[in-house]
Amino acid sequence: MPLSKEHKAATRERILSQAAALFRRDGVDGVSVPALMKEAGLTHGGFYAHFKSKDALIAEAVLRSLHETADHLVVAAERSGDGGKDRVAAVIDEYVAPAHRDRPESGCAVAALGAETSRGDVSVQRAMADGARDSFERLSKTLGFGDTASDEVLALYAGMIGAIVLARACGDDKALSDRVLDVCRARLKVNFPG
Amino acid sequence: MPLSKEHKAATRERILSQAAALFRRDGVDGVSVPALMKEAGLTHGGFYAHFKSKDALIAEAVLRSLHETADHLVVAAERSGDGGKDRVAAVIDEYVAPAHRDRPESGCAVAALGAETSRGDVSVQRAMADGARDSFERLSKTLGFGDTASDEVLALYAGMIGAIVLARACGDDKALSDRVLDVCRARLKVNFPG
DNA sequence: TGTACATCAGTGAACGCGCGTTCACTGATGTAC
DNA sequence: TGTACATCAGTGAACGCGCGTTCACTGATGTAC
Repeated sequence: MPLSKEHKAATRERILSQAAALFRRDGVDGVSVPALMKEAGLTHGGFYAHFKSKDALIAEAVLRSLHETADHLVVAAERSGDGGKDRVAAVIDEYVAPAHRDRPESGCAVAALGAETSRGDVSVQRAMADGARDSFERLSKTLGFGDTASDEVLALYAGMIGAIVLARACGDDKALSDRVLDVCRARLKVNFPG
Repeated sequence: MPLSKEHKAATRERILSQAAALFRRDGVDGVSVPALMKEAGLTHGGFYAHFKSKDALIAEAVLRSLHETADHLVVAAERSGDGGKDRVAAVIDEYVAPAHRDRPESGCAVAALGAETSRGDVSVQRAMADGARDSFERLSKTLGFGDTASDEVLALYAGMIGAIVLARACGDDKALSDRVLDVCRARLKVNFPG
């Protein structure tokens, strides 16, 4: 008999969680299968015992990343109290933050990879759309905007994404980048009182 | 004597404008120097008579793209009349549009390449920051928010970028993608009355 | 005006390199007897 | 309990390929005489 199922699952999990972080940090084209496997403590050939292709891994990693970000935002919201107003502000503070801008590896996959993946394999595009839809629904519930993806959350999420993408794009001008985050954070709170 | 200066400048211009479009459409890693030169009707070796490196071309192409987008937005604003209110709405309608989402090759470089270039060469990051700063100033003037980059324009630009990035990321779900644009367009007009 | 010449934009073979993927293999493992 | 065996996760050499860049060259051009 082969090694235990638990062992294989643990290895697969190690590859997947490394991928979710590295893709967001270095881009999908910036992380090779050999580099990724090395980071997971393995050699490249073993990759295909766990994933059908690099694209299949990207799709899974994108879904996982989006779920994790939704988790973080929901936790931040719930920690802030029961009121929709405080919760929206808490989500904005969590997302539109220098810490998020500076650590894409643990941040939102739409902001980090949305442009790239929209040019990529259709399976990856589907993962991105599915993950986004799920995030919208969870946030709508948590923020008191109803049980389905609300207009409020769509607009709020887009606004937050834009703040991070623009702040990263302006990264060479630190003062401007910080200002973008400050201004957007304040404006979003005014525009989305909850 | 060699060919005329005009001839060389025209060739360089051809490469640069092709690059500005192709990079936005296919990503910086999605366009090779050979493919680009072929598109410009040349062979790859001649590239280095015009640009020091691919990164140098990317930096120039990003700057040019940002300038062009600012031009389009300023023109759309001015066409709409003299009032700040109408002008802001015109810019929002021009940017947050299916036509923009579906034609990245002639659209905003921040939305198309902002995430990628923030991981790229420092010269490219500088071009992105410089181009963005310049766009903010021009838009602030055009929209009546003063002679320097205004908080209003920073927040507005971020909001518009987020709408396009999210709509493209959700592209696999056409209905959701369209809805993102519609909702964001409407919300931005309410939040930025001009 | 006609010819010899110097220039250099553009050519295309070649460089070293890393990519995603395949494949014959190895060796640690759990099971069967 | 001890041994023989089947499994398959993981190895690492190899595949064809395209990348960014270099370089010796060619041939159309404008100038000099």
